[in-house]
Amino acid sequence: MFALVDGNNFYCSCERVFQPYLQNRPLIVLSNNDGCAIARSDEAKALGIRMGAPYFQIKHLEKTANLATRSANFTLYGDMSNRMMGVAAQMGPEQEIYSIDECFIGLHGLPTNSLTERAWHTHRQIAQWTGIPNCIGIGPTKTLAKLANHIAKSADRQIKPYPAILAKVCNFAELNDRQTSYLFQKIAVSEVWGIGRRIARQLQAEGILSIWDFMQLSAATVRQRWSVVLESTWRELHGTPCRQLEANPEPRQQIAYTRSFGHPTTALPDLESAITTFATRAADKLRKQHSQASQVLVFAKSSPFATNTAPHSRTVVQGLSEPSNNTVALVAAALAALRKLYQPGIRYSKAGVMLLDLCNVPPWGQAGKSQRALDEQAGGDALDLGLLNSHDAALVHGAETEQLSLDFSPLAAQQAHSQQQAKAQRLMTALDAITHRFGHDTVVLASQLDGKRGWQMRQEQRSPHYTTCLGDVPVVRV
DNA sequence: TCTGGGGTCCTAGGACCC
DNA sequence: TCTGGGGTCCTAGGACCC
Repeated sequence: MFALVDGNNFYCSCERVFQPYLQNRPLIVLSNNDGCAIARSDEAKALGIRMGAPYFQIKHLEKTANLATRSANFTLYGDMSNRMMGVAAQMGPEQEIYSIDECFIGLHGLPTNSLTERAWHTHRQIAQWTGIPNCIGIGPTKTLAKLANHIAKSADRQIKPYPAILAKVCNFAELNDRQTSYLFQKIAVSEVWGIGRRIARQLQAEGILSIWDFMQLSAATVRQRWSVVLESTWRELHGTPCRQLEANPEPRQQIAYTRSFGHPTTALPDLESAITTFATRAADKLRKQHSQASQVLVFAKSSPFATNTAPHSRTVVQGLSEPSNNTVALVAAALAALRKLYQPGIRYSKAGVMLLDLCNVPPWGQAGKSQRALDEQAGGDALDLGLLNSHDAALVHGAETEQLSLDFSPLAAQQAHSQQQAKAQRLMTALDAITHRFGHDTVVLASQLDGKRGWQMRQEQRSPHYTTCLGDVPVVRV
């Protein structure tokens, strides 16, 4: 059995914890750059504000409908998320943090008849200890737990066919056949986790509208007409677990940092500043998961919404001579890529850095995982045997050393190289310590200061960092 | 004027190999 | 005359999630 714990309208709820006057009032949280609505309170949903609605199209509601608006404050949301996840973790033996506002809990080993009560306890404790309203769904598969959560949330909002009794906590396993078939027939297939807009539209075209309709298909049909992915969704709806709990997620396979600019720019120094910032942040994420990258991808593009010019976008992938997680090396590669793709006269409105081809560094910090490093190590052993040049080394290693002989460097150069690496490692350790203590951009590479800062994002209505910055901690007057 | 950001997985097709 | 069969790796594109 699985539970899905989900914070309601999470970003809005985080804002309301510290600004209670925002309760019972339409509230939206905007994306980076104050571009569009990425979270909506129930009242804002009732006003018809869509997910992703551009801010400039709904701004008038601030005057006509008492709409409150906040810029995204991800520092606050991340910290509130940690607190909520900490409480939710106590519900069962295993937890998978699925996104900033929801987690799966593995419930195996717990008495089945205790699960609903555990859920209610967790639900109340999250509300009391963090102030975040939340709903919990329980089911025999992750897909059914998600569906149960959807039912709990919809019932909580008093949406039509959902029985009020299932509000806040819904345990699918406690429903009888009549109840489940009623719900399957009433709920649109598009509400199922894993069925997005495209597939929903294709199903609709076949007259498959409800979950019930979808479940009447055969597994073979689903696989044949759609995919193995959709087939496992179908099986999960029928109660067969296909998706495991992933309590210890693998390190990411790619790391991205991309941003739209506050104002478009045509100047290379502005872009250099932005790309330096983005690569610095990406390198930071990379070291946090103890990985190294072998390739750096940089893109820059004009606005896709400009009406008078054709959209422009270019991408360049820059390889590194060896895998690295060193900010200086990654920024250098990113800037080299930027200079390759830059064209004067383009009004750039968005750019990004992605780190690709990642490999893990052993936790003890030896940068010795790459094949090249291993080769060099082998070369070092050869040197110890008294072989003094690359020709001799090639003889020892045979046919496989064609490349090695090109790269091979004498012992002194190798030592210099590893000394340099150790130095760079210490520099990064110091940089990370400073960032951890004083925040991003305390120490930066000089190229980050190039140009004007017009690319920096707009955040005009950001709330304070209530929980992570001493100066922003709320003051209570008695 | 003004439209987010960061991921994953699967599949098809081409290159290449034996 | 005739044009196998099986495998890997890589990439681009499409779908999904929050």
